Amino acid sequence: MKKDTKDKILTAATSLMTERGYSNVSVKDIAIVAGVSEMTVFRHFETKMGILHAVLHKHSYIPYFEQFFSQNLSGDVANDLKQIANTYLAFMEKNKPIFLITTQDRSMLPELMNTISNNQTQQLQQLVAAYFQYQIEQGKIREIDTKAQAIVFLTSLFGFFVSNALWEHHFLKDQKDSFVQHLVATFVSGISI
Amino acid sequence: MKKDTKDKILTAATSLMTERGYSNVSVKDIAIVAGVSEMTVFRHFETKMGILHAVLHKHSYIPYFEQFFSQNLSGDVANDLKQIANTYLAFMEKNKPIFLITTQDRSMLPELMNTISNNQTQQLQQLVAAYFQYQIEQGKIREIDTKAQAIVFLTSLFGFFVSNALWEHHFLKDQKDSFVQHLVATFVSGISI
DNA sequence: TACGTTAGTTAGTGATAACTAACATTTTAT
DNA sequence: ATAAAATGTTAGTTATCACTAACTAACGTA
Repeated sequence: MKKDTKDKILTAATSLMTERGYSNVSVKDIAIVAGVSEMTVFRHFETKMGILHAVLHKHSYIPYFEQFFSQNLSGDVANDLKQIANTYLAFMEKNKPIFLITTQDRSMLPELMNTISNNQTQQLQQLVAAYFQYQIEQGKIREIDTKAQAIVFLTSLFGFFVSNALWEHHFLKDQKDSFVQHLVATFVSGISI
Repeated sequence: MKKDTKDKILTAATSLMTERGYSNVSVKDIAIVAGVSEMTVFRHFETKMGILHAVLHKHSYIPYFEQFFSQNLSGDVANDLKQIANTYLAFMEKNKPIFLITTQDRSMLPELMNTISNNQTQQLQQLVAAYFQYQIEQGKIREIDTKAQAIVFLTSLFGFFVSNALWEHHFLKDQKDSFVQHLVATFVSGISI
C-alpha cells in the first residue's frame, strides 16, 4: 500500500504544479488534493524539491527518434512528414507537464529548461535535415536548405504544441489532424520537385 | 524627480518579473534593484499587484493590423508574407515582457492570458485568411483552405517567437531573417499556382 | 526663512510556508 | 492476535513576505 500513497501524492503534485507552477503550490495544497496529511507527504519526499524531482522524473520521456527514423519511414514524403509530425507531437504531449512546470518556474530550473529544448529538438532537427537530404538525393524534392527547412517544419509544430499547452480553450484545440495535414500539404508542395 | 523614481521602479520590476515571474519576485527585490527603499515602492504603488498592473500597462501594445493590411501590402505574395511575418514578430517582441510574465503566472492572470492569445491573434488570422482569399481571386495562388493556411503560417511564427523568448541561448537566436525567409519561401511555392 | 514634497529608516504586524518532533491511531502482514 | 509499518494529529520553529506606522533627512520653491 506504500506505493498507493506515494502515487496519490505524485498525481496531486503533478496536477497542481502543471497548473500553477512549483512555487505557487504549497505542500499543504498537495496533501489536501492527495487526501493525506501534510506529514505523510514529508515522510515520502523529504523536501518539497524532492516532490518536484519525482514528478519530473516520472513524466520525463526520452524520445527514440533515431529508432523511429530508421524503422517507420516509407519513403513517401507526405506520408513520412505526417508520421514525423505526429511522433513529435505525441512526444511533446507526454512531456507536457514538464514543459508547463518549467515554463512557470524558468528561473528556478534553468538546466531543465535547456534539457527540454536543445538536446532533444536539435537531435530531431538533424534527423529531419538528413531525411530531406536523402530525399534530395532520391530526386524526390528540390535542393533546399535542409537544415533551415527542418527548423521551419519543427518550429511550426512546436508553435502548435505551445498554443494548445498554454491555452486550454484555444481555437486550435482538437485541430491536431487538421493542422498537421495542412502543414504537411503546404510543405510537400513547397519542396517537391 | 517624481517620474524618475517611478520609472526606475517600473524598470526594475519589469526586468525582475520578466525573468522570474510575479510571485517569485518580492517588493524588496524590486526596491533593491531600483536603488530605492521598500517604502518608496509602496508610496508609488499601493500594492504589489499595483506594480504588476503598471508594468503590464506600460508594455501592452495594441496592434493595428487592420491599418497595416490596408496600407502596406504590395500584392506580391512573397513580399507581403514577409512583411506580415515581420510585423507580427515585431508586435510579439514588444509584448514579450507581458508574455513571459503571464506564462510564469498563468493561474494568477488567466484573463490576461486570454487577452494575449485570442483577441489579437484571431483578428490577425482573419486578416491573413482574407488576404489569401483575395490572392486566390486574383489568380495568384491556388484554391487553398485559407483559414487553415493562415493558422499554419501564424503558428509557425508563434513557435519561432516562443523559442526565442523562452530560451536565451537558443539556436534560433539571431536567425529571424533566415527563418522568415525560409518559411515564406516554402509557403509561397507551396501555395502558388 | 518656512513649508511642502519626496525619500530613507526602523520597527512591527499578521499571514503563510517549509519543515521538525512527539505521540496517537489505523492498517497490514504474519 | 499481535507486532510492525504507515498514517494522522498537534504543536512549534524559523523564515519570508506584503504591508503599515511613525519619525527623520534632504530638497526645491515661495
